[in-house]
Amino acid sequence: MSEIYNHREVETKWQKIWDDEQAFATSEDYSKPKYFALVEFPYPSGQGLHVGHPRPYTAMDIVSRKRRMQGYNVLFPMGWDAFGLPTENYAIKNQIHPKIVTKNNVNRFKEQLHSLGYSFDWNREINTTDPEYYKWTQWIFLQLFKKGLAYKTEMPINWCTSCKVGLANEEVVNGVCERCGSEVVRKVKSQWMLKITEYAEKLIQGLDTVDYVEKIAVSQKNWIGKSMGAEVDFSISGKEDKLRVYTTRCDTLFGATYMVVSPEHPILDKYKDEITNWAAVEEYREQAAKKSDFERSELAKDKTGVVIEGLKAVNPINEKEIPIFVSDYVLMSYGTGAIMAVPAHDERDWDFAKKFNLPIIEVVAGGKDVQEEVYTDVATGTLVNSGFLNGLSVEEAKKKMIEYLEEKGIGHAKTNYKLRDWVFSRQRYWGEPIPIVKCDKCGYVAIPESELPLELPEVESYMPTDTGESPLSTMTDWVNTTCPCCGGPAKRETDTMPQWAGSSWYFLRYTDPHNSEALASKEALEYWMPVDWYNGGMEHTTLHLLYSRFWHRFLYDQGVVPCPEPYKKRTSHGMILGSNGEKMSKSRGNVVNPDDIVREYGADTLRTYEMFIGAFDLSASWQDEGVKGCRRFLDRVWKLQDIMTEEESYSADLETKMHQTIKKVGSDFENLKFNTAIAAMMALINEFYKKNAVTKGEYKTLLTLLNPVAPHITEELWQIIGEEGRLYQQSWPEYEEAKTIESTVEIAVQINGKVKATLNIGKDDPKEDVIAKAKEVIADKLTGTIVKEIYVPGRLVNIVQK
RNA sequence: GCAGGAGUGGCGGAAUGGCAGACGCAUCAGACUCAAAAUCUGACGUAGGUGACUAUGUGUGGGUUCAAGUCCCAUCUCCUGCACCA
Repeated sequence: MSEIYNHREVETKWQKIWDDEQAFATSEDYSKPKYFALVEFPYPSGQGLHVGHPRPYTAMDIVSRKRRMQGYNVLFPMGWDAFGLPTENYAIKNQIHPKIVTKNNVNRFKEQLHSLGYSFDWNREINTTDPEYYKWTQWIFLQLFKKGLAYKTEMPINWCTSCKVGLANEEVVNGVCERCGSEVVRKVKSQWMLKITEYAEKLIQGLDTVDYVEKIAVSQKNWIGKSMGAEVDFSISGKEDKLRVYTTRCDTLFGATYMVVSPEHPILDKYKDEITNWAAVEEYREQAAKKSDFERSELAKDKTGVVIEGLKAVNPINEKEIPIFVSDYVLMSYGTGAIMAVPAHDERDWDFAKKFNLPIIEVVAGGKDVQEEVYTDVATGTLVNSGFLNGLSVEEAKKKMIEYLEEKGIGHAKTNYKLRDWVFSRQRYWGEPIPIVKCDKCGYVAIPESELPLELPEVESYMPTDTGESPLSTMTDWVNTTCPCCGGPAKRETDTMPQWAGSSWYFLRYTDPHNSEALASKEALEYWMPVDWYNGGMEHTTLHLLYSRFWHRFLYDQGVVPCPEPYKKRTSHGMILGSNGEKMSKSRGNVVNPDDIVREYGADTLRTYEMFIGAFDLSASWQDEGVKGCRRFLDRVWKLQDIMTEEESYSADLETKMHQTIKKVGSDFENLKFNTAIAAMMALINEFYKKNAVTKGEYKTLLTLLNPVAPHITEELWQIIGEEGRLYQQSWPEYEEAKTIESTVEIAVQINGKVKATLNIGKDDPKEDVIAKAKEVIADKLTGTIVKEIYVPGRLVNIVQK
C-alpha cells in the first residue's frame, strides 16, 4: 500500500529540485524552435497574491510545459510592474520609502508564485522600477519626443481630487477615478502627451494581421472609433469666416436646417460683440463648463441650448440662411466642434429640433412621417428633396456629394477617430522621471541619452502638493540644471510617467533582460519576437494592450524591433468571483487567500481547481466543495500506484480510450478548454478503477498528460514507479488517429427522429446491414410506410415513416 | 441606444445539426466501522407506472430539417464594454 499523499512534502521537494536543476531556464540556443508565452506581470500590491492571479498563470504554465515537452525552446518569464499609486500612498502613510515597500511586496509575491510551482524563468525577472530597466523606458520616450510624438500642451485634463493626479480618458470610469473612486473634475494643466492618434489607422489595420479573440479586436476597433465622412464649410452671413463642420451624412446636406456649435467653440468669443443676446450665450456657456463630461452625457436625454442672435449661417448647397445654436450636445473634442443639424435623419438633432420648434425636412424617403419619427436607416432609404441627389441610395448620394463638394471647393472627404492623444504626465513621485529639461531659450530639450537613466532623487516627502505639482518640484537642487543645448540655466521636468509606461514594452526586455547597450539585442528580438501567445485580462483591452501595440509599432517604424505587431495571439480569462457570485473584496468578506488553499490542499489542487472551475474566458465563482473534489481526484491519481501492473503497453480494452484521451487533452489545452481536459482525465481514471488495474504504460501516459496541470504530484509518482529521469523532460504523448475510433459502437435507432432502441455494430459494417439490423430491433414499431432511411455512421439510424 | 457574450438538473458546468445533462459538487441508499469521518459501490431532470417502460424537457413564441440546446426570424432577461463621437 502506498503512503498517504503528503502534498507539503512533495511540493517543497520538487520546487527545490527544479530550482537546483534550473529546470525551466530558457535556452540561449537560437537554433531550436522557439515559443514565447506571456502573462501580464502583476502589480506587487501590499495584499499579496489574489486567488484570481493563478488562473491565467496556470493556463499559460500549462501551455509552456506542454511546449517544452514538444521540443520547443520556451520563454515564459515573470516580472513586476511596480511603479504606481498604491505603493506611493502606502509609503506616504507609513513613512517608508516606496523602494522598500516595493521590495517587500515583490518578495512576498515571488514566494507565493514559487509555492505554486510555476515554470517561470526567474533568471529573466524584471522590475519596472529598476533604473537599469527604466533607463530604456526613458529612452523610448526620448525617441517619441525626437519624432514629435511626445509634446507638451495646456489642456483641460481629468483631475482626480483624491489622488491629486491627472488621469487619461481611459482611467476615468463613470465620471470617477478608476483607482480610488473619487470625483474627477476638469483642470487646465500643462501636460505631456503622446500622439497615439497618429497611429490610429495602423492600430486598426494591425488587428487584421493577428489572432485576437473576437471581443478584444472589436473593443479596440470601437475604442479607436474610425468614421468616414466629410468636412463642409458653411459661410457666416456677411462675414469672411467659415464655420466648418464634420459629418458622416453629407448626403443629407439639403436637409440641414440649423447649425450647432459647442460651448467652447472659438467663434463665440470672436463675434462676441455682434451676438445680440451675448448675456444668455455666456450664461449657458458657464453652466456647461461647470458640468463634468459625465453629467453632460448623463443628461443626454434632455437637450439644452441657446440660439445665437445676430449671426446666421448659410447652407452652401442651397444658399438658405439658417440659425446657429450653442449646445453642449456638441463636443469641442470631436470633429470640428460644430455640426450641421439634419433633424429628419439624426436622433439628437431631431430631439433638439422638436424642443426648439425647428423645421424638419425629409431628404431620405423610406421611413415614417419625419415630423413624428426620426429616420436614420442608411441601408434602404432613397434621397428626395435633394436636387441632383434625388432617387439615389444613401451610399451613392454620399459619393456624389463628396465629388460635388470637392469640385466646388466647399468641402472634402475626411476620416475621424474617437481615439484621443494619451495624457502621459503624472504629478507624482513614484514613476519614471521624464528625461526633459525646460530652457527659457531653447524650450523643451531632451537630456542626452548618455545621461540615462535619469534616476529618481531621494525626497523628504512624497506628498503631492496642493498646487498639483509633483513632489519632485520641491527638490530645487535636482530641478535646477543646465540646458544640454545652450548650457544656460534650465529646469527639469518634475512630472513622472504614468504606470502604463513600463508595461508598454516589458515583453521586449524579457528577450534580453541584462543588456546594457540596448533595450534588447537585435538577435534576441529577431529570435523571440513576436510573443506567440499572450493571455491577460479583458480590462486591459483599451489601456495596456492598445498602448503597448502603439509603442511597439512605433519602435518597428524606427527599426528597433523586427515585427509590426508585438502579440501574435491574445486571449483573455474570466474573473474569479466570491462564492456569492460577487467580486471578491474585503468589505464583502468573500476573499479567498491562495496561501490557505496551498497549505491545506496543495498547489496542485489549487491549480487543478482553477482550471476545472469553468470555461476559461467566463467568470466563475469560488466553491470550497469544488476544491475538495479536485483534491479527491489527485488522491485517486496517487492511489493508482497500488493497482499498477508492470506492462509497458496499453491494455487491449483501454487502448482506444487512451488514444482518445491523449487527443482530447492535447487539443483542449490548445483551445483553453482546461475544464474538459481535466474531465477527460477524470473519466480515464474512472475506467482504471472500474477494472481495478492500470498498466504502467497507461499510468505513465496519464502522468504526462496531467503534468502541466499538477506538476508536483505527477513528478513524484514518476519517481515512485521507478522511471528514470524527470517527467518534465519527457516527450508529450503521441496518439494514432486510427486508434481513437472504437471497433464496435452503440448507435441509436430512431423512428421519425425519436430514439426507440440502441444497437451495437462494428465500425466497418456496411450501411445496408446496419439499416437491416436496425429495422429488426424496432420491427414491432414499424407500422407505417417507410419514406426515408438515414444512416449517420457511428451515430444513428433514423427511419422516417408515415 | 450601440457592440460583444450568456440563458441547459438542487449547484458548477458538458455536448463538429445526430442518443441532452460528460466530468465534478451536493443529496440519497448500500458496503466498511462499536460509531463517525475518510474510502468504496450504486441511484440521481420532471410527470406517470410495481416494472421492462411511456410522456415530457435546454428563457419565450414561430420557422427550416429525417433530426435543433446547436441554424433562421421575433421576443424577454442577465452580464461585459462603449456611449450626445455628428
